[in-house]
Amino acid sequence: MRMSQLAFTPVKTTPKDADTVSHRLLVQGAFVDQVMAGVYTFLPFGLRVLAKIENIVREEMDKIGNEILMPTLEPVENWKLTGRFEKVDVLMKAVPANQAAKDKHDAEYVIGPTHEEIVTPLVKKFNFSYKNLPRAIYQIQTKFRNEPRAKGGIMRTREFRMKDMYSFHTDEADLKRFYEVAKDAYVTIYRRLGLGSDTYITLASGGDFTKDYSHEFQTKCGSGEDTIYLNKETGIAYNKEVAPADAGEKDKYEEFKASEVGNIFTLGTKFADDFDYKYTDADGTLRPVWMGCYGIGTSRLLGVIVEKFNDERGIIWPEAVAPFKVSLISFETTGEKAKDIYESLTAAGVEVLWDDRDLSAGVKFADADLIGNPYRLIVSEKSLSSGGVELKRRDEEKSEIIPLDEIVKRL
RNA sequence: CGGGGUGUAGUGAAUCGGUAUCACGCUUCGUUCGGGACGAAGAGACACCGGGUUCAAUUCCCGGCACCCCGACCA
Repeated sequence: MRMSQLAFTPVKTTPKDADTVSHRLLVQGAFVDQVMAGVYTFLPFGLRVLAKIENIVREEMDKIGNEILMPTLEPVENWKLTGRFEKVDVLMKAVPANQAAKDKHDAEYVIGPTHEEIVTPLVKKFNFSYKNLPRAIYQIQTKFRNEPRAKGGIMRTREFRMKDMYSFHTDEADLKRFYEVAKDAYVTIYRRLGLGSDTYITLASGGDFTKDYSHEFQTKCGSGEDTIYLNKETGIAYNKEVAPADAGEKDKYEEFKASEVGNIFTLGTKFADDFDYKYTDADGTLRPVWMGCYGIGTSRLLGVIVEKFNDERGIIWPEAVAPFKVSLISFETTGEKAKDIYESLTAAGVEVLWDDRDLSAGVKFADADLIGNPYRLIVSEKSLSSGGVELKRRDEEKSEIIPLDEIVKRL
């Protein structure tokens, strides 16, 4: 991609209201734009990163389930059936202008915050027997929850991207088995995103559907909303909401702030019961299906990754999710040479952001650092007279000159 | 939803009872060209909305709305 052709490029001024590093860098770097409290537009750079995050999630989920896409608009009746229409206070309810609501609490649609109310009737319609079970279904989609207080830039929003998977099982034992499979898949995802060493599987409240704990994936992060207690002896992490209150034991725990990047629950037979969804067992009897659900906030992950990987000059993207692999910088006299490099790298499948703008070197360096692609390639009179192009990693200070014919090989 | 704060050009700020200043950004011309270059000339603001006080309100007062922060909340 050529920067001279881009609609959105980094800005120099820092946003007034950015209190987290990720918010500031994502706005300055032209990754996102705030529309209103808790609602953002993803600009080209941000969209590329989001797509990469979601593709990693997708690749791992495809190993254990099937991707579908459910609607954003959900029927009110289903939510009334599960009792969540009145109960979930962050629910967004849509009242079309051409269909006046009967009273102010009524609505024509629920704007989906989660999809048990869709996926359960879906699976019931396909009438799985014990032979079809277990099954897992997931989607990656925009979700809506009217958080009373959006904050932290992209970290807590009212409209956000999320992967939600739902699993269906013949009995509790099989649900527990699959739950561990999903947990392993999550571990792989966070490792691939570069968050592996700082992400903890954390015991948390199971919510309304189970007495069991749920498991959160919490990434250690100073601007995180959750407080985690890590038992230094057992290695087990607890969310503050379920943490042992024993003050005498306090020195056994390391306390830190973290941001929730995933949450997996067992749902029991709650939704199967509500929708009267039973499968036929081998002996012909009808039994309720056991369900689990598994969420990952993909847009929040974008913010968490920036919180973790940055320096005073900008973002340092892990290569797996960087908007581009290489920032290519050229100057007035080296444009033609850079064009050749850009084309050969692109032909070799390397993603290149070529800064071919008519701007001073300082601006280009600053923008490249801010955007945070893993490699920076400079083509200048100086580099050419030294024998080639200057290659530098974003996370290292030293650079090296490499010959033109080695560029593709090195990247 | 409680408490607090802030609304002035695209962005960030200054001003102040007499219709608004600066920086960045943007446009044009020229000079520059390896760490946010320089000169010159321009364009761009109903001072969030509504009401009140006043000869006069961007400024003071009241109400609303929006955004931000602290707390509560987070299936």
